[in-house]
Amino acid sequence: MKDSPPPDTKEKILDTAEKEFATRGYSVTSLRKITSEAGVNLAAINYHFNTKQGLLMEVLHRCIDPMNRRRLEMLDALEAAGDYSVERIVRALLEPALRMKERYGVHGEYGIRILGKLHGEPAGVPHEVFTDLFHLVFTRFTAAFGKALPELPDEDRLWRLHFVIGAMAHTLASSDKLESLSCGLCNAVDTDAVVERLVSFASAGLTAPLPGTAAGGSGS
Amino acid sequence: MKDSPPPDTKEKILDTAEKEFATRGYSVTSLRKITSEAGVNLAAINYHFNTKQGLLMEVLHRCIDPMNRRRLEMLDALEAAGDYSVERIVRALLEPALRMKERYGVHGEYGIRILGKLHGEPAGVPHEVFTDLFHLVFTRFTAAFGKALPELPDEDRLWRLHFVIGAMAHTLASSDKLESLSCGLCNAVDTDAVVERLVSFASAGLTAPLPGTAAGGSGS
DNA sequence: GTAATATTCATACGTTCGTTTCAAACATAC
DNA sequence: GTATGTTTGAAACGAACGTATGAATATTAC
Repeated sequence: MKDSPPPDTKEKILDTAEKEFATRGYSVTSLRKITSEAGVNLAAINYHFNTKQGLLMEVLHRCIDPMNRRRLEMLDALEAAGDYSVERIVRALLEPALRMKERYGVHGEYGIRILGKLHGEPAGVPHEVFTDLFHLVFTRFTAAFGKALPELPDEDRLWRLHFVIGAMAHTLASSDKLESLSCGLCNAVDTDAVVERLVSFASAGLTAPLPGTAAGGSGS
Repeated sequence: MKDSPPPDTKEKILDTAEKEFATRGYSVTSLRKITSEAGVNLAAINYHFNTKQGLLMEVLHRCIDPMNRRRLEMLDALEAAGDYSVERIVRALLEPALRMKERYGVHGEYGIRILGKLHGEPAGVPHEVFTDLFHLVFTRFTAAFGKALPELPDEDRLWRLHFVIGAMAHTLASSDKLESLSCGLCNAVDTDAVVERLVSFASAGLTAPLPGTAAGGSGS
C-alpha cells in the first residue's frame, strides 16, 4: 500500500498511453505498443486498469478533470460578481483548455489532443463517457450563456455554442496541421495569442446578428 | 468490360463502406463487416480496391470531389463578378458541404460524416490524403479571403479560417450529438437554417475586430 | 524470520484482422 | 463450339489484437 513516492509502473503506463492516444489515436494504439514503449509488462495493464477502455477512462479523467475544475472556478468567479459578459464567459470556457500545455506541461498538451481527437472519433468509446466527463460543464455554461445572451433564442444559442466547441476542438486537435499548411506562419506556441484569437473569434460569432436580421454588414 | 448498367459488386462495396466509415469510423470498421453487410465475397475488396486504404480513397473521392467542385464553381462565380464579400465567400465554402445530404441523398450525408470524422482522426490515414483532396480548395479560398479581408494580417486570417473549418467539421461530424444534448431542440434536418446559422457565425468571427483593437463591445 | 499481500513476469488462449491463393463461374469474341 | 479475359467463391495465411493464467518476485506486517 503506497501512494506518495511511486515513480511507478502504473504512472509510466498512464504517461505512455496518454502520449500514444494523443498522437496516434485510441483505437489504433495497441496495448503492446504502450507496454513495450513504457518498458513494463503487457499484463500490467490488465492488472492496473482491467481493460483497455479502463485505461482510457483513467487517462481521460487525469487530464480533463483539472481542466474542467478550472473552467468552473472561472465561471464561479464571474457569476459571483454578477458578470455575464459573453467574452469573459467564452474565455472561462476556452482558456483552461488552450492553456493546459503551459499549466500541466506535456501532460496537458497530450490530454488536449486526446480530447480534440475524441470529439470526432468516438469509435469504440461509448457515448456516456463523454456525458460523464462534460455534463456539468455543459449545463453550467449553457445557463451562463443564457443569461449573457437573453435576446438570443435557445436554439440559436445552442447552435452557436456548438460551433464554438467545434472551433476549439479543431484547434486543440490539429493546429499543428495549420502550422504545416501555413508553412510555419501560424504556430501554436504563443498560447496567449491563440487564446486571444479564438476568444475574439468566438465572441464575435456568438454575438452576431441573427440571420433574419438585416444587419450583416459584410457586403463588398 | 462494362460501365453503364452495373448494379454491381463494386458499387455495393462502396456504398456499404461509406455507411460504415461514416457511422463507426474507418479504423474500427473491418472489411468482413463491409462484405458481409453488402452481401459480397471478402476477396472482392482486394480485387476491386487492392487494399483497405484504396477503398477509403475511392470512397472519399466519390463523395468529396463533387463537393469541392461545387465550392470552386461558386467561388469562380464570385470572382468573375469581382465580388469579394466575406459572407458570400464563406457561403461558397460552407454551403456545398452542409448541403451534400440534400444534393446527394444518403451518399452525401455519409460522405460528410466521414469527412468530419477524418478531420480529427487521421489514424491510419497518411497525411497526403488530405493534402491531395483539399489543397486546391484551400489555396483558392485562402486567396479569396485575402482579398476580402485585406486589412487583416495573414496570420490572423489563417487562424480564423482554421476556426471556421473546425466549426464546420464539428457540425458535419457530430451535430447529432447536439440534437441529443439539446433534447431535440436543435436538429440538423432544416439544412437552410443550419447554413444560415453557420454562415452568419463564421462571417462574424472572420470580421471580428482584432484582439488588440479596443472595440470588443461585449462587456456586460 | 515468516506469513500475507501486492506486483511483475513469461507465456498462452481464442479472435479477428488485412491479405492471398487458386479454382470455379461468367461474360465475350471468334 | 472453343478460347480469352473478367469477376466471384470458399478457404486459408500469418500477424496482431485484447485478455487471461499461474508461477516468480518484491513488498509489507507481525
